[in-house]
Amino acid sequence: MSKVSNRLAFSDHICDIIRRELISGKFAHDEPIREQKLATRFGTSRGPVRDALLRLTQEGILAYETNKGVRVNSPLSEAERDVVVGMRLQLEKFCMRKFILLVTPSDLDQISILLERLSSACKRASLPEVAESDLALHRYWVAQASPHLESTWLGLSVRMIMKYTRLSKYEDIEKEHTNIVSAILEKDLEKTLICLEANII
Amino acid sequence: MSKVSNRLAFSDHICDIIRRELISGKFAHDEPIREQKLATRFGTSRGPVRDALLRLTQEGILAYETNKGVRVNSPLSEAERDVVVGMRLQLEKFCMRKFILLVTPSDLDQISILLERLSSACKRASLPEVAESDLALHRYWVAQASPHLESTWLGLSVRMIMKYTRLSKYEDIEKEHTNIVSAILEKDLEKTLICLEANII
DNA sequence: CTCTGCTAAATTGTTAACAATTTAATTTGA
DNA sequence: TCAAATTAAATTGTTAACAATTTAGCAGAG
Repeated sequence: MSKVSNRLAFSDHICDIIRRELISGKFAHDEPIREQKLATRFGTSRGPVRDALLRLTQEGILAYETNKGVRVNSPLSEAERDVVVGMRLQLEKFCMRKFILLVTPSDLDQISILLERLSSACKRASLPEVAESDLALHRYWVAQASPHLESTWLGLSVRMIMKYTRLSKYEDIEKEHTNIVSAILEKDLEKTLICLEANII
Repeated sequence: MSKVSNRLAFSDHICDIIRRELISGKFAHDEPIREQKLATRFGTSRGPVRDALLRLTQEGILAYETNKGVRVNSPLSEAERDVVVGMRLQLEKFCMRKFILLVTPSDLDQISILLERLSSACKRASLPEVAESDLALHRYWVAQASPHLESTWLGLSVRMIMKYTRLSKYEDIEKEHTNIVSAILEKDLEKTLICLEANII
């Protein structure tokens, strides 16, 4: 019954886990990542691990050097981060406009569930879960509105979140997202966009 | 002596070639890409090919489906393309501001050479070479100003260029880039940004 | 003590073989 | 003849072994 694991599932799985750990600050900047170590940890060979690391490299989280492997990328400068925030906002506002137009009752259920998960993580003050459910919520409307640009959005968001996560206040995060979702439920586009802008900074 | 070939060089090489062919429209949308075929063509095993295809997937050019392999992604909608253009412009203007501040005589030589290559390709009306040298020129100042965001920029640029390349007029392309480079040589930031905006559309 | 050069270990790069899955072709039955 | 079921081919997913390169440790000379 349960889906048999296959390479891309492995690769996806590893990719997601490593990304989550990077976001939550488990690895130091410039720390090298060893393929064999991860392969052993996940009980696979190096192949799927390489796939995952390569993808994270493309997202900009990791940096590759030939024959030296991959290491955690150094953080963005303030100015670079500002640009990334601007780009993400531009993309996500576009998606939100489209999402609100096409939103279904099922979508509303889904985002309510995702918001609940985020709230719960905030109350438990669990950084990895907050970061993950934050991204998952935003990702929902992006994926619905423009699957073609989902990977673009993910790359920007991850790089954004990597620098400041440690400083965020959980109560603020919860409040901001509650506001966004409320505005969506009211189908108030302008209000939603304003709430988005307050959240993506 | 000459650099011994290694996996990432293979992977890079394959990645660049496939990207170029995709940009110049050698493959149809939704056409599947077969690993073994490429491996045979490049005289390698499937490993490096998989690496390359995976990276192009992350860039959004290709789309992966588990156990079915990779195919050329369907094109962006008009609205999606507009958003991508906006994001790229935001990023590239940021890079240009920084680049002009720090530009060295060596940089000026380099971009002159790259511009010459682009002009030559335009005169020969060679679409693959125009697309490649166009990207190479822009890439130069992006890489100089913000290596961290180079891969982000590349993803946006490739997706942008994939849809309209066939329609571009070579004379316009040549002129626009000559204008940009001239403005850089004059170190006139405002003028440069205006020329950039006229080119990235 | 420091520096250089050598040796050994660790790590990445590549390949070929095998397993699992999907796609196609063919057979079989009504 | 057509459709479903079966078989065969093609394709991707995974692994382990080997090659090439880098890194670390160490010995000896100055």
